[in-house]
Amino acid sequence: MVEERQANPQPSSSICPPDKIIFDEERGEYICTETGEVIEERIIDQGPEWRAFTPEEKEKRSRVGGPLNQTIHDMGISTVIDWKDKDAMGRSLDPKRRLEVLRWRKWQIRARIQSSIDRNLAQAMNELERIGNLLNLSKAVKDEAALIYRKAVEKGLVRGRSIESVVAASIYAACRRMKMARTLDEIAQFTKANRKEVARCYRLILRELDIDVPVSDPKDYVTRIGNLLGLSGATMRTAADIIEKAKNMGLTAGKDPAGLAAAAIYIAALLNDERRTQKEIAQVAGVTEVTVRNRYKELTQELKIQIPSQ
DNA sequence: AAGACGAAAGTGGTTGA
DNA sequence: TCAACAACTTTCGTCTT
Repeated sequence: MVEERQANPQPSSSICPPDKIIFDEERGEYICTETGEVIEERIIDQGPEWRAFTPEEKEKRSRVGGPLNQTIHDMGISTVIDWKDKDAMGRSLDPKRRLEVLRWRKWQIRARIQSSIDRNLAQAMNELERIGNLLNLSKAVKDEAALIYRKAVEKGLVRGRSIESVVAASIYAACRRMKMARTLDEIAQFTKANRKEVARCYRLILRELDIDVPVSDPKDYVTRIGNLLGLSGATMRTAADIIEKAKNMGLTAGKDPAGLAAAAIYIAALLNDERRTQKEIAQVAGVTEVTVRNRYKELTQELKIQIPSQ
């Protein structure tokens, strides 16, 4: 949970001790766990309010010069070094001079490739920041996603795919690696690309970059769902226990982790007298009531959990 | 009236020929 | 590439609180 609270540097409060301040990621507020005081609300997304999908569009919408392009020495209007080994007067170059020209050419080509990668990255980072903020992701996750994306660009995986979908896939991979439970749907929701495309990119990234991703664990969803429903730590622990037991009995294979977590939460909430409706839980877990019910039935049956009747 | 339950039909993704 | 398949969703009727 700690990493979820690092989205922004913590503001200070005259009343609350710093260690009691937590970031409520759903509301975008800092709140004090002692007094309930809202310390800072409406955390501002500092990205541009416009979106650009192509370099041309970006050029048009941007109201200031691109900061990144300024750093490229020639600003895109570079001298082209001819391939001929002649000087301006048409004389052949002496061997020493030829080597020098050769070296220039090499650097020029490198610089060109470099700048195209940079342009791509600049745009991608824009997207990443936007989607990351919409998903309330912490800086650590966004950084991880950026790293993955950069590798993908360097491997040429973005060619022929939309930057957006590769960014989305990178974010998903980063979330999985950092154990931040986010479904593919949640991420794809904020992109023009559909879920299928993002999934394809994701698989490609995993394969090409050999990133190892731990199998997604229902327990990761427990904390998230629990927080969204405002459940106590004890309840979440109970839910985690239930999932642990279920895993040992082999009940979790092939099941949607979100659904499993939802059912575990439902049971745990009942056991700990913090009853939530199936509907509520299903909603925040991103599954249907029916799935919650099915998992619920399986779990209570197989684990022989007695639900105290009201 | 709202929530829980379950049956039946439909959907999208995976797997194996 | 196609069909079979398992998991999940949608929909809807019934029962319970």
